[in-house]
Amino acid sequence: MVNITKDNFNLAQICESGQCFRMFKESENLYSVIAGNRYLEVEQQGNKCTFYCDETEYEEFWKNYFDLDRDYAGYIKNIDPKDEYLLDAAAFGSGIRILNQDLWEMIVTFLISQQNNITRIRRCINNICERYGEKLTTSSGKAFYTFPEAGALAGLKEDALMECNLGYRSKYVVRAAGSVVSGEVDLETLRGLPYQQAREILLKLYGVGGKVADCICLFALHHLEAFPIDTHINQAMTGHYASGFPSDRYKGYEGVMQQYIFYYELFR
DNA sequence: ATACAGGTCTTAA
DNA sequence: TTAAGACCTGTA
Repeated sequence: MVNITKDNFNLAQICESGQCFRMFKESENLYSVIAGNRYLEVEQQGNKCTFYCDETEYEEFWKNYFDLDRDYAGYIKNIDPKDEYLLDAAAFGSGIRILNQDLWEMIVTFLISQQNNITRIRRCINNICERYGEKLTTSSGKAFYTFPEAGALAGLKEDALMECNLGYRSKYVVRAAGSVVSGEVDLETLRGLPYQQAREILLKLYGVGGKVADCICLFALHHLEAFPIDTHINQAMTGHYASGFPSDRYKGYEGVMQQYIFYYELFR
C-alpha cells in the first residue's frame, strides 16, 4: 500500500462529480475504482490517503489517473477575487480533480449521459459492464467487471443495449463501436491530437455533439481547455456570466472551472 | 400528472 | 441557418 498526503483531492467529491461512473463508495471513507483491468481501493481521512496497491502501480498508473501531480491549488488561487460566484463554487468543490480515464469508455459513458441523470447513467454503465465486460477477480477474491472493448459491442443489433436501459441511446453506442472497430475513427490517432482537432473527429461519431465531445476531450484526453456546456452550466452562464465566461483569464484550464461550477450547481 | 435529467438528430420553414 | 419535435425511462 501507498500513503500520501495531498490537498485539493477529495474522493467523495470526485465520486459524486459525474465524470467517473466506475468509482464506488464502499463505506464512509473507503472507495473502490475500476480502470481497465485494474481494481483499486483507496481510503481517505482528511488530506491523508491510503492506496491499496504497490508503489509501482501507484507511480505508473494511479498517480496519473487521479492527476495528483497537478497544482489545483494554483488554479483556485488564480480565480478573479471579484468573482464571488466562482470563488464559492471552487471552494465548494475544491477536492475535485479531472481524471485521466479510458478514451473508449468515456465515449460510451458520455453518449449515455445525454438527456439522462447521474443515477441512471451509473446503472446503465453497470449493466453494460456486467452484460458485456469481462469478469475478473482480485487477489483478495473480490469479483468485478471490466468495461467492454468496442469489439464486444460492435455488431450488436442497434437496439440491443436497450436491455441495459440505454433507451434511444443504444444505437448511438452500437454505431460508435462500429466506427471504432472499423478504424473509421482511430482512437490511437485521437490521443495524439490537440483539442480542436480531436473534438472535430469525435463529432463524426453518430450521437456525439459538441457537449459530449467536450466531455470526452476533458475526461479522457485531458484537454483541460474543453468547457462542456450542459443545462446546468447554461443556467450558471445566464445567471452569473451574462456577458460570457471569462475564459481568457483561465486559458488552458477552463474545464477545471467548469467542473467546479457543475458540481456547485448540482450539489450545493 | 407532467417536467426534467451532464443532448443530438431530423425535418421543415 | 435556425427552430421546433422526437427520443427511452426513472424520479419527483
